[in-house]
Amino acid sequence: MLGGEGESSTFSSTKEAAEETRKSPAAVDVDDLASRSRYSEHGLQAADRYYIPPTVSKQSSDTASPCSFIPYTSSGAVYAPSSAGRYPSSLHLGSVLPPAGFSPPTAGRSHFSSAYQLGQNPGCIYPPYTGSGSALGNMTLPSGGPGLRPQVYLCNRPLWLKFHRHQTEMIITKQGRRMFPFLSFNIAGLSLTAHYNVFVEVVLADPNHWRFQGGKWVTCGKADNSSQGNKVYIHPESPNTGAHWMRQEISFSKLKLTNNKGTSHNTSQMIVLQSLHKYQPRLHIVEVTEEGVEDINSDIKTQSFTFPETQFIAVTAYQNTDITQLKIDHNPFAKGFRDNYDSMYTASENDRLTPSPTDSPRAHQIVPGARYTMQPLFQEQFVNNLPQNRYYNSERAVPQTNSLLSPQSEDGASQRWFVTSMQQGGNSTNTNNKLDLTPYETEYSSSLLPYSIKSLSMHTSHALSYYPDSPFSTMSAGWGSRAPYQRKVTASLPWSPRPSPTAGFSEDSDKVKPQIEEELNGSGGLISTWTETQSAALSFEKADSYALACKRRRLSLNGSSTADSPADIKCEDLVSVATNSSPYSKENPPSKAMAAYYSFYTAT
DNA sequence: ACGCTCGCATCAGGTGGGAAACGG
DNA sequence: CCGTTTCCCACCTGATGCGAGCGT
Repeated sequence: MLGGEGESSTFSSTKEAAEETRKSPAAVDVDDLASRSRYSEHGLQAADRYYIPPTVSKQSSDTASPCSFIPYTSSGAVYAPSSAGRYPSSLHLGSVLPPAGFSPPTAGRSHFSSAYQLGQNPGCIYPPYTGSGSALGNMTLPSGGPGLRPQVYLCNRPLWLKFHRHQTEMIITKQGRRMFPFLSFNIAGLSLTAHYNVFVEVVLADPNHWRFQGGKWVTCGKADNSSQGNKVYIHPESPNTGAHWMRQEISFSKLKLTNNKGTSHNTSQMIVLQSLHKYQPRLHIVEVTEEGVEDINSDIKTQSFTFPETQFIAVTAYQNTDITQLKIDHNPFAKGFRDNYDSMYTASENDRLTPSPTDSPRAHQIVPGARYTMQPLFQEQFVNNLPQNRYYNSERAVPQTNSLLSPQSEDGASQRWFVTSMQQGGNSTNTNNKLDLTPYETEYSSSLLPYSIKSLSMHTSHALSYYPDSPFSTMSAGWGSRAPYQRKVTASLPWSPRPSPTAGFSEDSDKVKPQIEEELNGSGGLISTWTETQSAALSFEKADSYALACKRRRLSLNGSSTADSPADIKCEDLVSVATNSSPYSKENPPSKAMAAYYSFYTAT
């Protein structure tokens, strides 16, 4: 269900292909139904956490299903043909058309249209939870190259989930305000030598105007669909090679949100939104020529990815105090607003889910010398358990009054989140699916093992120091000097070709490929380990009481909220565990681990 | 002499809070 | 009147520049 345009927004490679793959909205593939039934109970959950091979996961874009936002690459193209006819169409709008009366905003693409003629892209993806599934097309491989299927990982998904549970809010100001959490992705499956432009588009997530009333977000009339202004933020390093994009985390931390439609400066860094409207960011990867222009001669080449947990409501002032507290506690720039900061963090800052930038070095310290010793699985636990133990100990005891979503343990879902593109027919369903955490989390344990699908987390070397738990860091580490790479880019010329700083990268990458293949059938160990750790993680009754703790801090400044943490797990202990069980030992280099990572998905 | 690393200081810019201003 | 937006504030981060120290 994705609504609109393309939610799935992906350009079909060819008209023929588009036609072949396009399906009537109502035409739900039988297989889709079958797959749906398969995951009917846990599917979402599963989807929430795992990558399901497209070939296996043909699903309807049923919005109700959490799986919907999984990257099924449907055959249908997602972007409707532009007026210019650049993208052959296949926007299967049929299944995703916006509700009557609401026409998606089209403004804001001007600066961008020259390069990407999104054409009819409505710029919105609602209706989100219609559940009527837009038909998913048959799954097809992306055109990234023979056998290449781009996959995108939302690096800081656990954090996004925390916010999402309370309905994320993003401040918009005239001068522009950065997003927090910000979008950060890792991409895999691109052609190493091909050039791509990577950009984020923010589209309306639903046709409603929202208001915070009675401690909840409620709809309040129709959205103003006449919004104008830029809706796209092109990554400043675009265009660049696939090797470059896959080498490091792709951070959109500089992306700013504004409500100033008339802003003329920094338009390339600002996305214009309207207050009290719900938006859904989408990641687009477009193959281009070295000059940064779309390669018309090449096959398809646009991949779009949507992560429902990144939906947010634009506001000019925070409405939900839970969100405010989450921002304060996780955004290093807001440290000054933290109550009891000393007592909270001096003892074990490492416990934080989202370390401050300055914490990064320490993160390395706690894992002495071993850049790869913090195995993914360990990290998973580290991330999932410590914070809860320390801060989320009593949420269940106190009812929340102003959260849209009931407090739940999203941490269980914090595993690496991979999404394949919706290209080629992607179903656009994923865009609007709201993350239904409830089923997922309540059935987490049951859904976990039955499918045996593991999400592997990988320790990151912190391209983004805020989020040290990025999975790809190890991979990149294996590929070379990823962390140190800090090429300065001039944001003024987003389309100018930029040399890839990854000299020698291709070599390494090429080495990785064989390894990946090699590991396809040998990830048993990892899987096994994963299962064990997950089970352990499940044993924690750590429903996220974060909000509660925050509230308590706000109500009582005596710091009591930080004193009731149950048995704190010492970092040293965890390190020890990690060291002993980490698959990322020197004998088992990151690249290999990454290979296993991929192999896992492939094999299953 | 040269290059590199490290620590310190500076400053631009990001943060939410709160009050004032604005607008329906 | 009330909800929303704007502005200013204090606090903090992070990039940058500079100089000292060290090794070659």
